[in-house]
Amino acid sequence: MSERGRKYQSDILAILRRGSAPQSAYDVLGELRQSHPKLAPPTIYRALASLMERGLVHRLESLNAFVACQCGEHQHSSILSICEDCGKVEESVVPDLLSVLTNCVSASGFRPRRHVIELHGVCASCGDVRVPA
Amino acid sequence: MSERGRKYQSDILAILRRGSAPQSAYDVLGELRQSHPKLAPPTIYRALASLMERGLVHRLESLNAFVACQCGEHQHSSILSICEDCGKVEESVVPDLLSVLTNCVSASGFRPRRHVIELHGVCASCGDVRVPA
DNA sequence: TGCGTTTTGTTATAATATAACACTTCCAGC
DNA sequence: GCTGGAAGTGTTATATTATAACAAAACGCA
Repeated sequence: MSERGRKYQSDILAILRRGSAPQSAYDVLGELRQSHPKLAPPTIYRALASLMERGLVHRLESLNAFVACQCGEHQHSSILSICEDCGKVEESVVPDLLSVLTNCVSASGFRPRRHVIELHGVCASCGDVRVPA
Repeated sequence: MSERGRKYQSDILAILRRGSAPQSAYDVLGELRQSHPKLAPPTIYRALASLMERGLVHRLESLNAFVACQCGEHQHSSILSICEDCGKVEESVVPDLLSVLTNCVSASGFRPRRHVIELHGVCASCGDVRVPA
């Protein structure tokens, strides 16, 4: 595993942890530029790539955004649930999830190596305050 | 459901069906420009949005690309399996998948409305020709 | 026909991501 | 200490993906 981007990894992780909702690479860049005005996009993307390799950050493919991993254990199978109201993301660890999905597609002989599972919906606190239909 | 973009929907669907791998909106635009040189991006995105609403096209969030739906039945729960070798996408329909995932996250009270499930791996035909590790 | 609504066309630009290469840093081996 | 290669960083430029904004045309219907 390479170590590219390590210089700003802790700063970026702190920024992602501070925000309750996912942030885009350019959101992070904007924040970091307050202290390091000359930072350019590749620096951010390199650091995010390393953080993702290490399992400390997840990329939300359906939002083009990033969140800090919320569990102590990294390198796990997880579901990312995105609230369409408040934007917050919850991470659910499901140890055998990948094997369940593998079974679903095993008929075709496909062998998964990485998975993307993102749910869009309404989180508990936003659902509570909603007027019933 | 709006009807925006209907003018080019059948052409776009034909282009997506012709290609075995997912195509970006700009790939589609490039092909359509051969016959309609003045087409602009919003036209493509409008048509793709309508096709997706109708379940005829799926968006691959992790590739920023689009494929034609491969099943007769639309508006279903499916898994999109993307081969990292040949680029082809297989669609697996799993009727109760959404309820399984809902159970996985139900502890938190999250209520899903839409899901994104994409597997990256190696398809059967590419796996066959691989040298074992 | 005239009017509102919807769709389409067009221009411009926003937002996301990476290629390419110069420069620096680090460290192993001499 | 020097030196040379590998790894990391900085910088510029540009590629790729997507949408805002508004003008023009088509459509439906009183």
